[in-house]
Amino acid sequence: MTTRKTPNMTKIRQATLDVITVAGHPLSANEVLARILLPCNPATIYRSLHYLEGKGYAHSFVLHCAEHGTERYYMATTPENHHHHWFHCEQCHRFIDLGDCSLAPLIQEYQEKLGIQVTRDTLYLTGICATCQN
Amino acid sequence: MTTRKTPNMTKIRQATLDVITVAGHPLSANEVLARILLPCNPATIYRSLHYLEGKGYAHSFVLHCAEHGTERYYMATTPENHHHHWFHCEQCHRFIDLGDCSLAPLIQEYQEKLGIQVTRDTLYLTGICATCQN
DNA sequence: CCGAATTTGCAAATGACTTGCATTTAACAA
DNA sequence: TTGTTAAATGCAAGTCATTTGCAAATTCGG
Ligand SMILES: [Mn+2]
Ligand SMILES: [Mn+2]
Ligand SMILES: [Zn+2]
Ligand SMILES: [Zn+2]
Repeated sequence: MTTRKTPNMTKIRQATLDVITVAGHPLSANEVLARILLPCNPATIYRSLHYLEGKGYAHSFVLHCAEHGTERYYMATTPENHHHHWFHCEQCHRFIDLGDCSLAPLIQEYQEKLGIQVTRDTLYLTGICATCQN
Repeated sequence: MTTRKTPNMTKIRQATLDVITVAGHPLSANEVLARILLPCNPATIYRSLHYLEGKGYAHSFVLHCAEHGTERYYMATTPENHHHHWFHCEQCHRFIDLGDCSLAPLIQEYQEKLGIQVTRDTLYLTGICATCQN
């Protein structure tokens, strides 16, 4: 058997994590690329985000917005590891934090009633934010 | 001014609607293409699904599944026009109907608290269905 | 510093979906 | 029924987020 080296938190990976942590809301790969300080290839950003998600430092969901199309958005995992849901404004494209996921009881109910094992829930709302309504 | 003709429910559009109606659960464009009886070009299926959604005969959501990737899934609008949410099994890729959307109170709460206008909610669960758990 | 394993850059590939354009179909007035 | 014309479709090329193959660069352990 070969000794396997521990994958490293490289500069780029750390910088990627810093970007999504500082942002405080979901960012697409392109947005991370635009904000990262180190010179970096797009492919590396994707790989970096995969790495972070695999390690549990980040999580993501796929959101579709008419103007930006379908993209995966990443956010840093919170210390408590609670997952949040988000509202996305179709006008200014800002995200608003809807707070901790409150679907646990609902999911539990579905699991019991249908015998399913829920691994993941995806919920997001879209519409117009307060500011954009004038 | 020119007189505009009413867009038509063509054979292909009707056949597309039939396919998603009979299925009773969300189908991707490719699945529709595989099930439609008429000879038909993929691009026409996409256009057809857009048409149906625009007319309110169908609605859709974007779902990501590790194996099938990110795709838009369409279902026929129910007579009552209630929208349902779905569970998708990551193993057998079947959908299980979770019933009418029960997020209205939650959404109402968010709208009032945050001043947002929610246009659309996307919620789906993924995991392993009862059958696939053995 | 050395050699092996991991990362990264770069370019090409992928896959869902869209679009331009020529052709076919269908609405409808004559 | 028929001619005129808008709308629908087929086909091929384009778009765009994301992935992947491979060679060069970096890093870890000794
Ligand atoms: Mn957006
Ligand atoms: Mn699937
Ligand atoms: Zn806004
Ligand atoms: Zn299953």
